[in-house]
Amino acid sequence: MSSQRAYHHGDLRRTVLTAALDVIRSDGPAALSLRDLARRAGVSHAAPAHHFKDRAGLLTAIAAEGFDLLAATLADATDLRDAGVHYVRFAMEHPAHFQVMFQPDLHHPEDPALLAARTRAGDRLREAVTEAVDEDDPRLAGIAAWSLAHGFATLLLTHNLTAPVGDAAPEDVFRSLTGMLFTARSAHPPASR
Amino acid sequence: MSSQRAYHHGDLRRTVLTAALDVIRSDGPAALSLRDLARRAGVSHAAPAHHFKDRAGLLTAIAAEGFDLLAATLADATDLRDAGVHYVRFAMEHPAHFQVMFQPDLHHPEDPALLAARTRAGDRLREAVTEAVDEDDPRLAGIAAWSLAHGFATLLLTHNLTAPVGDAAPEDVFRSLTGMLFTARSAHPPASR
DNA sequence: CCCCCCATCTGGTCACTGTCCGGATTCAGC
DNA sequence: GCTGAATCCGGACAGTGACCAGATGGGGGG
Repeated sequence: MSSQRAYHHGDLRRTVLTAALDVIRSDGPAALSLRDLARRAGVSHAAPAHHFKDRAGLLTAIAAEGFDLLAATLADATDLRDAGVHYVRFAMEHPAHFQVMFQPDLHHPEDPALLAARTRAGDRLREAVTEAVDEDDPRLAGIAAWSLAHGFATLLLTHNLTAPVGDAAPEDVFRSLTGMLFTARSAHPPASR
Repeated sequence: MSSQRAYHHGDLRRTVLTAALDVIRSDGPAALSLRDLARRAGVSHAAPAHHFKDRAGLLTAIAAEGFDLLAATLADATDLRDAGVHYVRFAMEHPAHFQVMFQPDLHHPEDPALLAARTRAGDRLREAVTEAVDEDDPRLAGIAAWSLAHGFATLLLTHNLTAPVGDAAPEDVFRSLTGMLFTARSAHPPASR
């Protein structure tokens, strides 16, 4: 009963997706192989292609799912700073999604599901920014907030901040980061002394 | 006389490197093929392997070269803000290097040349930070500056800022970004009402 | 209740890739 | 001018993505 679930697998699409996320999390997107995923799921080597068409199709589906998860997370944020914390936490909890989301050369760039999901996430981000900033042109503030959160998350995932961050919780580090930037010393450095 | 340069190519290593950078710039690291590079250089399909050992070895060499270029660029910066501008400009002028540098799953992680180059670049960054910041613990400021520049550069290269930035020069946008963050208005409750 | 349609999955094939190997060629130092 | 070593060639093998015709079986229309 266990090994082969008869002819129809039942939920092959999700099985392949989660297996792919496992591989990406541990070895990166380059190590992903459709045939290997098929082997893990116990199906024929061509079965996954029926659900995702391509290797790029699979990665596109992962990216779209990632943008939807991100949109949901950002919707829960109370504050712009909180949105940033949610952004960083999302990257830590879904590193595979995050990696794939921001490597466009792995996607089908015109995929409508991906475009829609990306737009949804972008809208949540813009909402958080316009709520917090009272300027006429919130675009710069949005770019700044997004860049800070995205850069921190990316450097974290690529193991470029292990030394400076140490064993502190990255979310707390990021919180103090926004603290020192946004509410930073008023006009000019008060200097230490 | 032109097509085959006799038996020895002369400078196959650099030829393969620049060809690889071309491919990565236009189609991403995933589209890179050692055999294709050999074809472009007009040599046997196994010739590149003699210089780089692996596919990962080629990408490791690119990453190391990138970190050295980055270190040289940062050394020319006068200011912390200027260092950030140099960082963003580097990403724009060497997108292939930049992409590969921050995808560790493509490298030989223990390669000494890569580790040394990365350390050199990190040192230049730390220098710029300690010069500009007079706090006891410049680590947070360094993380903040690096995150902002890196996030902006990454989002730029992944075409996530084309709409908001428009046709303005990205370096100028980034400059005003740092301006609005570091010298930002004093302590200010983000609450909207 | 039965039958047919169609989504799903199978098994095979082809071109391509990375990697390894032995051997050929040529450069550099003595 | 000779020899050792760096460089390059050509072949081989396993693994991969993509495509195809056909087998299977579940579910909706008759």
